[in-house]
Order: sequence, then structure tokens, then C-alpha cells
Amino acid sequence: MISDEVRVRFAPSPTGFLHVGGLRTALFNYLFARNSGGKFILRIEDTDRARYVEGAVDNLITTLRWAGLDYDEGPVVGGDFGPYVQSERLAIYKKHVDVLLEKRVAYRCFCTPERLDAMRKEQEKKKLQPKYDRTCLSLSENEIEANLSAGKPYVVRLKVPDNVTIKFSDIIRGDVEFASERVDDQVLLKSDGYPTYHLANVVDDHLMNISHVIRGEEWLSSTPKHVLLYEAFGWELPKFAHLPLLLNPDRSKLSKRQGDVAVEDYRDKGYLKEALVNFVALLGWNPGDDREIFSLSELENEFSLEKVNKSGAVFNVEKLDWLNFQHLRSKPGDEVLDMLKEHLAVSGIDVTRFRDDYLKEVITAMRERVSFIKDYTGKSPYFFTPPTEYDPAVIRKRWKPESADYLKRLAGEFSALDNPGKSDFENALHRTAEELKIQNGDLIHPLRLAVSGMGEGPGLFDVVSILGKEETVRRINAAVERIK
RNA sequence: GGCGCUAUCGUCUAGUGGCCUAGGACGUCGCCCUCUCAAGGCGAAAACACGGGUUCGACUCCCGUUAGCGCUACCA
Repeated sequence: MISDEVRVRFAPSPTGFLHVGGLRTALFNYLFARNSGGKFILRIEDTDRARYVEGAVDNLITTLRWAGLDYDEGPVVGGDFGPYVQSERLAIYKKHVDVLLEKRVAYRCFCTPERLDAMRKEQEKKKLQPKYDRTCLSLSENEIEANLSAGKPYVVRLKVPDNVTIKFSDIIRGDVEFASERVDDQVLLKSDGYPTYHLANVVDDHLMNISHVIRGEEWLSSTPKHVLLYEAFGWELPKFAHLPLLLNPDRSKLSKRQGDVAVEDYRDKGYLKEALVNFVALLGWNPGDDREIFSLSELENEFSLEKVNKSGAVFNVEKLDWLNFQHLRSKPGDEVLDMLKEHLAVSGIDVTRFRDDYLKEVITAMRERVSFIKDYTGKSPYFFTPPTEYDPAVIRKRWKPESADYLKRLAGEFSALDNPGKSDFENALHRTAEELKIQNGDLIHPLRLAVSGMGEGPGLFDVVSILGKEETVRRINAAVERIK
């Protein structure tokens, strides 16, 4: 009997890196658990020795933690239902296969991969459904014994009952049914003694008391096999929820080739975990109103499987960028400061040259203008290093023959100021323009070019006051020498 | 091919038979603000796949067609 407690699991296979689709599946499981006061479990499905990738488990765990999806039971943290790595549970699967064999709902198959291959090709040629032909189902006890003692390798297959309709209910899709004729006699135990996904998954979900199986839609078609297994064991079915797939822009299943799919690719590009999590949550789920910006804890409060929709969702990076901007913008200044310092350090800029107060002023000035931390150096490099080049397009547009003289005059005015603030610079510039009988803009634009090398950025007087009097004057003098 | 799932603006989506002249967001475009760039404000273009039913009334329910996707391994 499955208890009332909600227990869900994320069960990745350690074949590489955490896929964004995997992140979304993990997130929905996590949110459902948190929302219902249940447990979120991590289980490693490493039953395919051929595809196992060294270090993938650690990577998976690290990435999940980075995203903030802490699990209650699983590798490293342990729990009462372990081990949580399938390769450490081989004896358990073997025992359960024996039960199935005993009940005669499974049978040994000694067919070679070569024969199976030929059979399948033949079926395909005849436009038949590829399906095991049950040759080994009719083996006598003696033949089986003989094969066994001859040490012939074998697999164990599920004996799918004839002419029944397999029905189950999916929380997201409603009632689904399959004709058993359509279901192949699935291999449960491979010849190397490892279980297949289907067997291990069902056994573990039952033994680990999993209440809800929340996974990608690609599993919907194999769910009848699982249902049959639960029935064969006499176990109660968990609730199923098959999530819509994440898609490439061309609407095929999200894959490499068409962009980045690894969570760490996005992390390395500077996306915040808050933005990625928020974005991925909105792919297939919505709160039912107009809100778009969510923190993880808000999602925990709001999430429900009933609001998950059925159709696949295109992974559209433009919206992710916008969300990154939103989340970065609302981060506390101190946190941004730390991130900025780290970014400067890895960019080879000597962080010790800048006081925290200086960097905080830069952050205030650039807040509305950056979507990523790297934009601080990308969009306003002049806060960290004096310009060495001046944008030719801006020179053409803003720099007049008289600009150099005007700026020299302005530099003189600035120099005379005593510990000036933003409004002092502003007043000095207005005064100079008036004396020169020119527009403020005739000074403002060349000055911006001189101090920044570019034509865009925060308010000019913010820039100048952040840079300070000495640095501003120095940059003016350098610019009038260099800009022709 | 078979089976299954799905189908609202370019994209993410709201919509559970009358509140729909189909709403919001991203993106795009225009205007305002303005020393530039952003941000912000205002506005525009932009969708119910198609055909049948059911109903007084369908985006909403049913059937079919079409299309897309998934599965069809001793992979998960």
C-alpha cells in the first residue's frame, strides 16, 4: 500500500551532462514534492554499462545543487531506501526476476543478438511490427536446463499477455490505453546480469515507495510495460504524470546540434540559476495568471501538476535573456558586487584597483543596462580601463572641429572644482556652454566620447562623477590629442 | 509503416459552452521621456490547423482529416 506521503524521484542516467530537459523534469519533481510536503529523491539509473560516463554522477549532483534543487534522499546524502544507485542494487533485481520466472510471467530467452537482428530486419521488410517472435517461450524445461548448464547467455523477457487492453490514467493526459498486442516481450534482465530500465524502474519505484512518477513524455509509450510489471508483482500503481517535451526551434525534440542543451553551458555563459529555473518552469507550466517572474520558493508555493500543459514547448532563448535581466536587476547590490568582482578577476582585471564603493556606483549606474554580469565589462569597459580607441561612428556624428577646444576649456573648469559631485560637474558644464554660447549637447556628446570611447551609457554626469575629477580631466586631455 | 501523444499570435501561454471585438509576456515596429544607450510609459502588427457534427450558442464537447512530435533496442 502506497502511503499518503508524496515521494517523487528524479532518475537520470549518468551518460553525460544534465540536459535542460532533465533540469525541467527534476524541477517539476522537486516543486511537486515541496509543494505537497513530500520527499524529493535522486536515483541514479546506471544500468547501461556501455553508455556510462566517468564523473557524470558527480556532475549531475553538482549541477542540481547549483540550480538549488536539493534532494532529500539519494547518493551522498543517503536515506532509508538506499542504495540509490542502481548498479548497487543488482541482487535486488535478480531476486525480483526470479519471482517473475517462478510465476511464469517472464521467461528466459537464449536468442543471440544476431538472430534478433535478422528477425527484426525480416519483419521490417514485411512491414510487420518489430517484435520478439517468442521462439524461446516454447522451450521445454529440459531445453532450458541444457542451455543453462551449457552456460549459454540469456536474457529474461516479460511475457506480455495476449488480447488485453492495458489502461492507466495520467495526471496530465487523462486516460490512456494500449492493446497488449502492440507491446513487445520486453527484456527485463540483460545477459550481463544488469536490469533494463523498465524492470529497475518499476522495482525501485515500488521499493522506494514512490507515489508519483513524473517524467518526460518519451516514456508514455513504455508505460504499459511498467503497468504490466506492477500487475505481475501484485503491486499498487503509482500515479503517472508525463511531462510535455522541450523542443528545438524547429519543433523537434530538444537536442545538441541546434544549440546548447547542457545546463552547465548556460551557467558558463553567465545565466543565473534563478533565471534558468524560472524560465524552465514556465515551459509547460504557468500559474494561471499574468505573472512571469518567480523565485524558486514562489514556484514551490504555486506549483501544481494540474496546471502543467500537454503540448511540447520550444526552448526560446530570447525570453531566457529577458528573465536573466529581470533577476539580475533585482539582486541585492552586495551580491552583484561579489559577482562583479569575480567576473573582473577571471577577466584578468586587477580587482584591488577598485574600491567597493566605486564598484557599487558602477553597478547603480549600469543596473538597467545589463542582462549579464559580463555586460559590465562588455558594455562599460571604460569604468575599468581608460579608452584607447574611440568609436569612429560616434566621432563622425558627435565630434566637430571645435570640440577639442571646447573640451580643453571644460577640462579647465573641471580642474578648478573642489571635490566635485555629480551636480557640480553638471553646473560647470552648463556654465561653460553658456560662456561658449553653445548647446549643452555640444559639450556632452564629445565629453562622453572622450571619457568612454563610445556613444552610449549611463547619464554622462553619473559617468564623470564615478570616474572622478582627475581621471576625467586626464581622459579629456588624452582624447583631444588622439581624436582627429 | 504501426502505436501513442499533441494542435490559440514568430515563441511561451490565458481561455474548462455565452464574460472573446480571443487576454498577458518575450521578440519586432512606432511614439513619448531624454545628453546617448537602456529602463519606463503609451500604442501597433501578430493566433483559435482544416472539415464535419452536438448545441439557441463553440477557441472551448464529439468525430474525422492534416500536421508535428514521441516510442517502436540486451539505451535510458
